[in-house]
Amino acid sequence: MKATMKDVAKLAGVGLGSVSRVINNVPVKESTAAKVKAAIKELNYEADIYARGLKTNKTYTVALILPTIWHPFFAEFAYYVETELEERNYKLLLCNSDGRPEKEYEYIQMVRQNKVDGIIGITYSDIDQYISSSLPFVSIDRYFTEDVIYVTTDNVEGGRLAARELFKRGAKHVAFVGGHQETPNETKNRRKCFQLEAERLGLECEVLDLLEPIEDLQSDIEKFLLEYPTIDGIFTITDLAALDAIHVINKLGKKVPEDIQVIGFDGLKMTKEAQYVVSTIAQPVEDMARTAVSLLLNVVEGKEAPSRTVLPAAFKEGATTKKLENREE
Amino acid sequence: MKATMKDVAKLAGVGLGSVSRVINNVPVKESTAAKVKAAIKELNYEADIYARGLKTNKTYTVALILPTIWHPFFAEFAYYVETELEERNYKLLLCNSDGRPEKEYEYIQMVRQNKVDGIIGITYSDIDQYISSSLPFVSIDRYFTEDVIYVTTDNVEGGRLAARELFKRGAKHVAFVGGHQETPNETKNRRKCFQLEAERLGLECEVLDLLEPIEDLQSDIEKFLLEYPTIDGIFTITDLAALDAIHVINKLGKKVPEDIQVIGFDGLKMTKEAQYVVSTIAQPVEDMARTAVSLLLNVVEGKEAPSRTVLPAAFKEGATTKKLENREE
DNA sequence: CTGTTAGCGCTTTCAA
DNA sequence: TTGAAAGCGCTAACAG
Repeated sequence: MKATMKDVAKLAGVGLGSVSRVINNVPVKESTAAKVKAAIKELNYEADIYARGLKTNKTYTVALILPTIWHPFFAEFAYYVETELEERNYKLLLCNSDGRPEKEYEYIQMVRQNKVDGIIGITYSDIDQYISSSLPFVSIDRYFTEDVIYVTTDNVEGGRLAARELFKRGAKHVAFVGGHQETPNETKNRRKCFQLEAERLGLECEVLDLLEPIEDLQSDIEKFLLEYPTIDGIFTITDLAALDAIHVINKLGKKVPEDIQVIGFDGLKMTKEAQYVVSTIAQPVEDMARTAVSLLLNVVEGKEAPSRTVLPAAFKEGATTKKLENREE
Repeated sequence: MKATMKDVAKLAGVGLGSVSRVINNVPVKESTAAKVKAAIKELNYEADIYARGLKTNKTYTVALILPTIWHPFFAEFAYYVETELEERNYKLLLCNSDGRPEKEYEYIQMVRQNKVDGIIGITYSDIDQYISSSLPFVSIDRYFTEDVIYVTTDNVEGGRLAARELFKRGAKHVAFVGGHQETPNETKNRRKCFQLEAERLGLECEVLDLLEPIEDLQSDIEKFLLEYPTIDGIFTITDLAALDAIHVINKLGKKVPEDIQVIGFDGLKMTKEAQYVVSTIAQPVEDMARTAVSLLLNVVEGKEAPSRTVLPAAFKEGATTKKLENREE
């Protein structure tokens, strides 16, 4: 059967305490350390996490709650969260909430059960009531209350950026296409600030902002584009919505980016090595993930952490906007 | 501080055992059950997983080892694994191995540390030596030894299917495009059986099968297509490779599917709701995930499980093959 | 049916 | 520097 610390102690001819010390890097006489290490190797001993946790109340595990891992944006985020946790010797417990609050709540309970030390969550449902300030929780893209820590992309600047990039590329009549939910979240600024900036730049600006869940975005876009045939630049709330828009544009016999330029939001790539799916206002996903992990582990370790972190968005050129002559960067 | 079972027992005026029984659904007198439940609610009590695990040696957690979650195929697989585990009250610990054997090994150790009950792994590195038959491990797409359980898609039939679908759509000169690794794995059958079937059908068949890692697949494909200008149907080893092929084809001024039809392998969709990225031989990802979980949990629970499970592949039409008149399905 | 009790494997005083 | 011993919070066997 599995070797225990007792077995190791007996084989090494030392006390239980010494074995524990060696394992936890507490200084011991070199000769005893050697004996213990030899015994550990011989018995192929591995410490039982449960017994240890019972004493230490630490799990070195963090839960990540996402709507679904089956989405390139969340997958990228999860990738970087896991990578960063790994570097700090933590493990990642993954939860696809599918938007179900019960499931999110279940994971929140786990920190009380000592199953995880804390939670990083991208959640759009109303779990405010369960998120207390005493719970080690970092929210992404969603503001709860004063004392719940969150990190987000600069959606304000992101929206403006989209308007400016379209303007620089000669668009005259732009549009925002997207959806929104009842719950307040940061993404609403994408529309608002795009619109403001477009108007400031003297562009005509239309808005198609549906309430989610959206039945059939493509046909809504089709009607919209038919209604405003002079639109030559579109900013969509996400890259996936941009794909829908492009599909409709092609169906209507127009070309991207020649007739209509499209800029999405998120910075989607199917894999690390791939190209951007569309021209996009990219979220600094890696930075967001690292920041979220840092903040969370600070809280877990009892340190202070700022409650609001806003990270910059950046335009990334894909194949859905025209090339600029005087390339900057 | 956190309430313990003792606190609950005291408050309810019963013994420790009764509390434990209530929690574990062992029949007790209704009146005691009520008292206990009331106390639990009042104290907001949650059982400590660690203390319980120390006794039971169960974690109800399974590790999933993938090359990277940031890839639509692995993300989809992970999605279904988590969903199935959730239904069985298990949790998922996620590991991006990035192909590093040390990291894979670390997770294998966790089984011995009681951190996880078992492992589902998609791994292409040489960790055979650590995978013993006593380790609850289910391998995907990769054969280790006789007694390591694995589940895979029917790559043999998949390859044939691709040849047949191209043939049905009028292709005369087909090609396989892909890469392979030193380690033996099931995917090699995709090329082999495609080639055999194409020849059987009387199609001319070229092969571009590079050794991974591949520096620049697109330029290799470009050379290849320039060398064989009459190719009118391509089967790629993955959907992602198909995307590369399409890119090259367009660059060469030809059209997909009019001039060259392309069929990939995997059945990639960016999200659950999205369209197939290309016409494809789809792996039954959901079925694979459910099967893998079933097999693993059987082993974890000490039951027997078949060591080889092969699941059927199926052709899924995307936009990169011609529509057939007499649609079957 | 229920209270008491003996550990599970480890960490951490406390003496020595 | 170290061994012995006392729990951590829970489950399960046992006696009532």
